[in-house]
Amino acid sequence: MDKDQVADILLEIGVLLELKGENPFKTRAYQNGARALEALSEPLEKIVAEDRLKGTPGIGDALLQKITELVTTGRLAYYEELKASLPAGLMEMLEVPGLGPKKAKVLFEKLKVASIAELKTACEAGLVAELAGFGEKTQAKLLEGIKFKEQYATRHHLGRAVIVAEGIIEALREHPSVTRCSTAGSLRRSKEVIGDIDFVVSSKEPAEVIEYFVRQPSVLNVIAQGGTKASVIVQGGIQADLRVVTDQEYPFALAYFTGSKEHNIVMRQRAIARGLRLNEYGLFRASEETRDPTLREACQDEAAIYERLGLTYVPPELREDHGEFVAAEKGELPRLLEWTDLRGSLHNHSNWSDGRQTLDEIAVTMMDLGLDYWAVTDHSKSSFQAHGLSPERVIEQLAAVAEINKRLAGEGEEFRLLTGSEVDILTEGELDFDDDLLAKLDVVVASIHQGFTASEAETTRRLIRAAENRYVHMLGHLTGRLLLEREPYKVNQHAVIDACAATGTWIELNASPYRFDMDWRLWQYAKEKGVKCVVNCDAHRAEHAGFLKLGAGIARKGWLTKQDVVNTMGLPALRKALAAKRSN
DNA sequence: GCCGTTTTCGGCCCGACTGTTTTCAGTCG
Repeated sequence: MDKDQVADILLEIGVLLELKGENPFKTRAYQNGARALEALSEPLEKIVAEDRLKGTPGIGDALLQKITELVTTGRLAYYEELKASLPAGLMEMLEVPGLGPKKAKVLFEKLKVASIAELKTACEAGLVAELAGFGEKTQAKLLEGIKFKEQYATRHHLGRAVIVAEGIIEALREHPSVTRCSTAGSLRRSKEVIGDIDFVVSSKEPAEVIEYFVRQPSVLNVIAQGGTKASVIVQGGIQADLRVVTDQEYPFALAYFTGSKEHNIVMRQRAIARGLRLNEYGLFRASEETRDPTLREACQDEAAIYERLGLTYVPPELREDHGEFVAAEKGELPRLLEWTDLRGSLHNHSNWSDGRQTLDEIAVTMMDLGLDYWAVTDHSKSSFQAHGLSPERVIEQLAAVAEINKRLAGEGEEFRLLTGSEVDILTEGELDFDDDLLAKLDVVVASIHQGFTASEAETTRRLIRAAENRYVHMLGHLTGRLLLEREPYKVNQHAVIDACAATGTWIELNASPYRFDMDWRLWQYAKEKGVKCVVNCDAHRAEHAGFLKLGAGIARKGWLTKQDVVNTMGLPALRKALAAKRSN
């Protein structure tokens, strides 16, 4: 059992204990334990086998024993007993908005309600409203929550949320009573999948701003509206929360609501260690919680807060308690990639395979966007579902691209299309095209599109073998995951990264918001090993060029700098780099 | 259940909003 599986079980134990009415701090201890596991950079099995888990912060004797049992036997008696003692449907009931463990416990004990379906029936029969601590409104809210859950997902792709958020931010900026405003939360941190959208605004007229916010055209439904905050549902069923504060409070509120929760806990502790108190209203010279403005440290922006706590400014993408404090203390945070550093994308499709646009349209669009190059890497023949190209068609496409580039050169343009292929990695790790054909292409991306159910060892071997081919420049979407849709296929990503390091192969950061693959959590390891990243749109239509910005956010989350990313190079340098791999 | 250079016991980040209360509990972030 690997660390993610063990962490999931610890989290589940935490929830089960809550449903049992256990001490909430015990619950938190399980959550902390799960987080501690997720942060481990080595295989859990190895750490347990070498008895090195002891001493990990957040893991004490009890958790150590439970984790060891899980890793070595794949089971945990304590967990199984706990799980068996409660109906399975109770867990899913907690996904209904407005229903937490306490109310779920009451519903189960008083009404024998143990699933969402039963809860719906009980609400419709009016039984829930009669319970002590419940009422008509709670019952109606639960029904609405169930309906909402049936209608919409509770987690959303970043790309979709960003579009709605940008529209609202633009509107807020235009409002005369808004002094400063920003998105916050996981969206600002550029998490690959988000739960809701957070906004922070400073204003002298909070009521006015809140009224304006809930009346935005993208707002479908108002959940809550008070004097300083409001919650709404926007297009796509995404919840959006607005918080309005004074301008003096703004940097503190922005930092607080940007999170992450884990990052904030460390920030608060750093404040306490300096005899200060940090909350969403300020950093106060006080030992008790307070909102007294006369005790507030004056901080104009977030950078000032970090400075006051002995840290250099931590960009939002890095606020995950993944090592940013150690680096910020030493002033060693990297200067992160900017999306405008990206000069083009090296993995994209045209209407020759499953893309929308013609080569001409692609060239014109990408040139107009101010990019330097754009590689057309259509699918290879085995991906027949995506109209993969035969070797003959690839040769034809080479001529077509050459024709376009000739015309561009004649017009004095610097922009160039690059030829290429997203070549399928077949079942034994061999490629769908032979080396002679690959050698004719500017850019070769090797990806897996079949055999998702193969074992971890097999898939790892396939990818390593592909990386060892001198004509392969990079591996595409390493795990094949589709966020919120399809799990990644099993692969030892560390072993593949090691192989890429040994062979000088790059790894793609697929910037499609449905993929964001390789995951941001692995880039620090890749970087340590000297493996370069390529931020690729995997564009199937012109507007997918916008993925460059989203992908850059994920790259930033992976601590990557301009120097770590291949497609920040200008065309001459890129051509040299592409040639270098083949001279190995 | 975890943790400790004041502590091996008694803390653990904490505030806004809602609904059901008649002073507060639950949920959420």
